[in-house]
Amino acid sequence: MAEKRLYHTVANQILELIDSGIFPPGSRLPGERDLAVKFGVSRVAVREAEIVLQAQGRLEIKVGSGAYVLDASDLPVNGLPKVGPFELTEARALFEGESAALAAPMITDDIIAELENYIGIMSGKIPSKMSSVEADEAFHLTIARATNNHAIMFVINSMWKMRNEAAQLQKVYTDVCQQDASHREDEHEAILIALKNRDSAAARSAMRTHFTRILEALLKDAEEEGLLEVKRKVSENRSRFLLSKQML
Amino acid sequence: MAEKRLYHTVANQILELIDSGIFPPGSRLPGERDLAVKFGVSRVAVREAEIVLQAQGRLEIKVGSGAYVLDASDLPVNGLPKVGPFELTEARALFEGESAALAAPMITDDIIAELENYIGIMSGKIPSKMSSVEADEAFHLTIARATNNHAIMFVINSMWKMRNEAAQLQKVYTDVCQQDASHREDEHEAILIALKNRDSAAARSAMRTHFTRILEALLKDAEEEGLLEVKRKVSENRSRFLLSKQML
DNA sequence: GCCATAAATTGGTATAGACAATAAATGAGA
DNA sequence: TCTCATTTATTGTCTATACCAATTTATGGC
Repeated sequence: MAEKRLYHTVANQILELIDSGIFPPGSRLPGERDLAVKFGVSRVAVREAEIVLQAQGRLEIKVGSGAYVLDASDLPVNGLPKVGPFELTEARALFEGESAALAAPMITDDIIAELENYIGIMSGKIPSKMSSVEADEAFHLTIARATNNHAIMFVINSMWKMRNEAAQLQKVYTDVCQQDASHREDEHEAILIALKNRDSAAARSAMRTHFTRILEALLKDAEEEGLLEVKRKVSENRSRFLLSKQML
Repeated sequence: MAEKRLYHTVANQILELIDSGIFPPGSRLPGERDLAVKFGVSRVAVREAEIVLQAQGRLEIKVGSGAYVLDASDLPVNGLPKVGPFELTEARALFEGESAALAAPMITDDIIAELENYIGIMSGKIPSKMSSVEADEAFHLTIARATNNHAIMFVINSMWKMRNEAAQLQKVYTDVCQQDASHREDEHEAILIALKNRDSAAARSAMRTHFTRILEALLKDAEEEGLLEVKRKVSENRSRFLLSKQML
C-alpha cells in the first residue's frame, strides 16, 4: 500500500482506526500532536490528512476542540439521500407542480411539440427506441428545462435520480404506473393542455393531480400488502397527504 | 468573504484566478512559493488549499513540476450546478414556499421554539456563537426538517449549498441581506407567525414574500452596477419574475 | 544538432514556535 | 454544596525556515 503522498497513507491509517471501531462515529480522535508521534510523521502530514478527510465528509474538525468522526453511512455515496416512495411522491407533487407553473408562461412552441412527442411515445402511438419510462422521465425533465432555471432543473433531475437509483422504489413505481397507464395518459395530456394555454394555475393543478393519483395508488398498494409496519406508516402519510391536499 | 479556515479563502482565490480565465484548464499555475507571497500567506496555506482542490478534482499536482488546472466541465456529475443569483432565488421562492406550506399543518411546538431562537440570534437579541447567516441557514433548514420529508430536506439543503459554494453568490447575498436586515427580521417573523397558526397558505405566502424582496433587491443592485451585459439579463429576469408573481 | 551532466525550480516533509479558540480545572462567593 | 467567573491546559491554526527528492531547464562537450 505504498501511497504517493505521505498524507494519503496517514489518511488511510486514520480510516483504519475508525473502521476498526477504535474510534466510532461521534468520538473524538487524538490530537494532531499525538497522532504525529503515533504514526511517526510530522504534524503537517497529519493535518493535511485530516483536511482531506474533512473534505470527504468523514471528519469534522473543531478549532480548540478536536477532530470528530462523522457517520459515514449517512449520505456520502451519491450525495442523494435514501427516501421512501411516499416522501418522494409528496415532494415531486409540490416541486414539479411549481416547475410546471413557472414553465407555463414562458414555454415555447418547440418545447410543447417535444412534450407531445413524449406523450405519443408513452402511449405507443409514436414508435421510438425510447422506453415508456424514459419518455416519462424526458417529459418531466423537459418541463423543468422550459423554466430556464438551472436550480429547478437540478432539483427535478435529482428527484428522478432518487427514483431510479433505489431498486425498491423503481419496482413500486413501475407497479403503480403500469397498473393504470390510461390514467397517466390523461393526466399528462391535461398538463400539456394547461401549458399550451400558458395557464400557470392549471399547469400546477394538473401536475399535482398527477402525483396525487400516484400517491393514492401507492397507499392502496401498501394497504393490500397488509404489513403491520407499513400500515402504520401509511396512515401517517395518508393524513399528511390529505392535509397537503387542502393546500391546493 | 470571511471564511473560517485560511486555506478556504486561498482555495477560493485560486478558483477565481482559474474561472477568470487567467489560468485556463491545462495550464500550470504559479509555484507554491509565488502564490504564497502573492496572497500574503504562508506556503503551507497555499499547499493545503491546493490539496483540497486536488481532492475536488480541480487540480492535478505533480511533484517537481507544478499544479495543473483540470477541466471542471468533465468532472463527475455528483456536484451541484453553477447557478446565478436570480435563478437560485427564484427556485428558492417556489420550493421553500412549498416547504413552509407543507410544514405548517404538522409543525411541533418544539420546532417553533427552535425557530424563535434562530430569529433571536439573527436580530442579535440572543447571544450565540452562531453567526447571523448560520442562524438564517438553520432557520430555513429547520422548516424543511419540520416536513419530515427527506426529499424536501435534501432540496432545501442543496439550495443552500449552491449559495455557499459559489464565492460570487455568497458576496451578492451578504450584500443584499446586510443592506436591509430589518426587512429580513420582519419577514422571518411573518413566516413564524403563519407556522404558529398552522396556516399553510399564509406560510407559503410569507416565504415567497421573503424571497420576492431579496430578488427585487438583487435586481436593483444589479441595475446600479450598470453593466451592459448584466442589464440585459436583468430585464429578462425581471419579466420572468413578474410573471411568477402573478401565480401567487 | 545531440546528449549526458550540472544547475535551478518545484513539490514534499520536518521542526519549532507563536497565536487563538475551546475545554477543563480552579477557586471565590452565596 | 452549588454556582459562576477566572485561570490553566489542551487543541487546532498559521507562520517561518530548512532540507530532501523529483522534475525541468540550462550548460557544455562531442
